[in-house]
Amino acid sequence: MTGAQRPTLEAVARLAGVSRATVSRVVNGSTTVAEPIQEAVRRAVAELGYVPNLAARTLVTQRTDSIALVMPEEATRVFSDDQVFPGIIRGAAQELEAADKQLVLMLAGSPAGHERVERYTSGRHVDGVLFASLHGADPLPGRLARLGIPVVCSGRPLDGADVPYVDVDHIGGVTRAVRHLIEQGRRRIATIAGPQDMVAGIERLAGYRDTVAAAGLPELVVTGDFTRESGGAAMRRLLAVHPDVDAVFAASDLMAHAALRTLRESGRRVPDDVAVIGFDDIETAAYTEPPLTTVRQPIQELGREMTRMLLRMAAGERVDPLLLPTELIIRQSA
Amino acid sequence: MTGAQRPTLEAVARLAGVSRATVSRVVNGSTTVAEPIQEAVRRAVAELGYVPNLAARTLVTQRTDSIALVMPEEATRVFSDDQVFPGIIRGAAQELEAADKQLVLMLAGSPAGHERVERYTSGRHVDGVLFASLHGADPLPGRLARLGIPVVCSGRPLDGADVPYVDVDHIGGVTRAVRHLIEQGRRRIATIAGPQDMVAGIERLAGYRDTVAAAGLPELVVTGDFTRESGGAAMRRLLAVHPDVDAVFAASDLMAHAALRTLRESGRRVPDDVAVIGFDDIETAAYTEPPLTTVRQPIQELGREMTRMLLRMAAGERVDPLLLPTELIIRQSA
DNA sequence: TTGTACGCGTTATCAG
DNA sequence: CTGATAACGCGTACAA
Repeated sequence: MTGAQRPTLEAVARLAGVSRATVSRVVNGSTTVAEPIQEAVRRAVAELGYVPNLAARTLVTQRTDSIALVMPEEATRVFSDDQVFPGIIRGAAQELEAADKQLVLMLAGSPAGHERVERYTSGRHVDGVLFASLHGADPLPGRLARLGIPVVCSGRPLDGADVPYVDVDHIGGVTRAVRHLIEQGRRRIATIAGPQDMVAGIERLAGYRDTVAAAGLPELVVTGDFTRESGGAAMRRLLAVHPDVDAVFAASDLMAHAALRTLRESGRRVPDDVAVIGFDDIETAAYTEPPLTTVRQPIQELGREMTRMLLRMAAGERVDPLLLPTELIIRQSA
Repeated sequence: MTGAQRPTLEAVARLAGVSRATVSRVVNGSTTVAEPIQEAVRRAVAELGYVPNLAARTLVTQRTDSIALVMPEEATRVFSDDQVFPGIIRGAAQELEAADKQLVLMLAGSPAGHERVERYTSGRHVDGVLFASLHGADPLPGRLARLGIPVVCSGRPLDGADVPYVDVDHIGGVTRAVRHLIEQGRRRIATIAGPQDMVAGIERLAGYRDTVAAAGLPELVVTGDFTRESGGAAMRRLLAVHPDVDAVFAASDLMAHAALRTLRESGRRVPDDVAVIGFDDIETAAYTEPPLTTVRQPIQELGREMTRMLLRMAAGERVDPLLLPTELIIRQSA
């Protein structure tokens, strides 16, 4: 059973005693076909088990009715428990559901994978491409855009390509967070920064720097990569160098979570001795010990807005970058 | 800039002063083209920014060089922290990497999504389809198989369709787990079963039933859906009805984890008062309090084997269902 | 080694 | 309202 020669439009037409064109019309729901003929065609379709060949259709319509969401990450990182990717995916899925388009997810963690994704998307296998979380100056979004393929990134592309993007207001969120610490009288405010090859990491650090500098406070910076492990290690380094720190802004909740634990292990009380603020507002933030004060970013909304932007582009509209608001959620850690 | 008329093989041929056929040969790496001509063609390709149209290529080659991994779940569940889906994805990705094929992930949580996935896959948009975690008697795998599309499921399809599958040895694993409990002298052995619309749920319960029955022990069954929340609730119901339970086999580590917590809250010591065994061996199983004894399933291996099986099918080979071994990992909870 | 010509399965245009 | 017929962009026998 190697495929049993799939039935084509031609076969259906013969069986129904009509032309290919008519079958095509029925299949695509045109109303200009006489009822009895529609009926005959439908029977033939059912009897033969006809299914339209998408490649052939795409070739003439120039559409695939599917869009790609590319995650330039390894599977393990995509599926970590910060729910950032899942949030974007859900947002995109919702919006595409309404547009009746298929979402195809692609991982591009390895160099080979990255290259394969490029072939796939630039070969017009999808009507548009969404990029979640770019690393470094990835040239792919820019290249696809130059090919005339609609592209939207989450966050401003670091290679300076003129590609539309949606992002959350990192700077605004961090600024509010650090000010909150300052208003509490904290004076030795450190940050556990995120990876500096990602916009989110860069901007959150910039927001911290500007705000402490404006207040005439010193910069205390250690760096992690958004994961729990890196957060714990960073916090230990911080304590070793600056044992007198009285507040920490961590660029992700995962890192903040680890920091909480490290601080406790070092005998410090949160928030009494050291205040901690995270970023993301992941689900577990409300259940940490103590509950985590954090900057909430509307991650699902991000996925939805990226998708809407992409659909508008695919429809030929011009679009502008969009910044989504963030919000300081005050719990007990600061 | 609405697409700027993408260059075709024809355009490249004109610019290079050769025929379309020759360009096609160069693009596809045929060695039978004179070096200087290859060079000229390559220059023309670069200058025009030519990228092959995949739809056209597919139409003639009847291949897409991509395969789908369908997850009939909502995004939230796929991205939960049991790492089952990520494991399958990683396994599949590894194996496809070697075959230089593109992996496309599709979620089919909603009915509409399910239908869209059907259109997409049955329209020959991919060379084959992998199904992870089927619910109930999903007819899709069987239908695709009947269309001659290579399909592999994780776990025997519940609708009885004759579709090749790979699964782990649930029964063997559970049997060893329950026997381990019996050998410790446990006599009131309960189970927190998984959802009964999934093979994994069904078989793990069957394994429990057979083993306790063979030992002449009573069946104590409560049911969850593999999630932590459901596990905690199930454990509470269990304690209410059978306060004298002295061992629990939970059909997932997530549920076992919640059971551990619930037992502690009820004042019972694990394993002294109640022994607990889980299933999966997720990463956190080693870090629970106390560390969780559990049945390890080679989940990444599952993804790899499914993929290898699919590739063999696509190559025209016949394949047989495959069962991967499970292993009892003894830690401290039992 | 290179070119010619046909076909892959659809949709769209245009007569009728 | 229906049916020819021409694209769509590419790979590949076959011929030269």
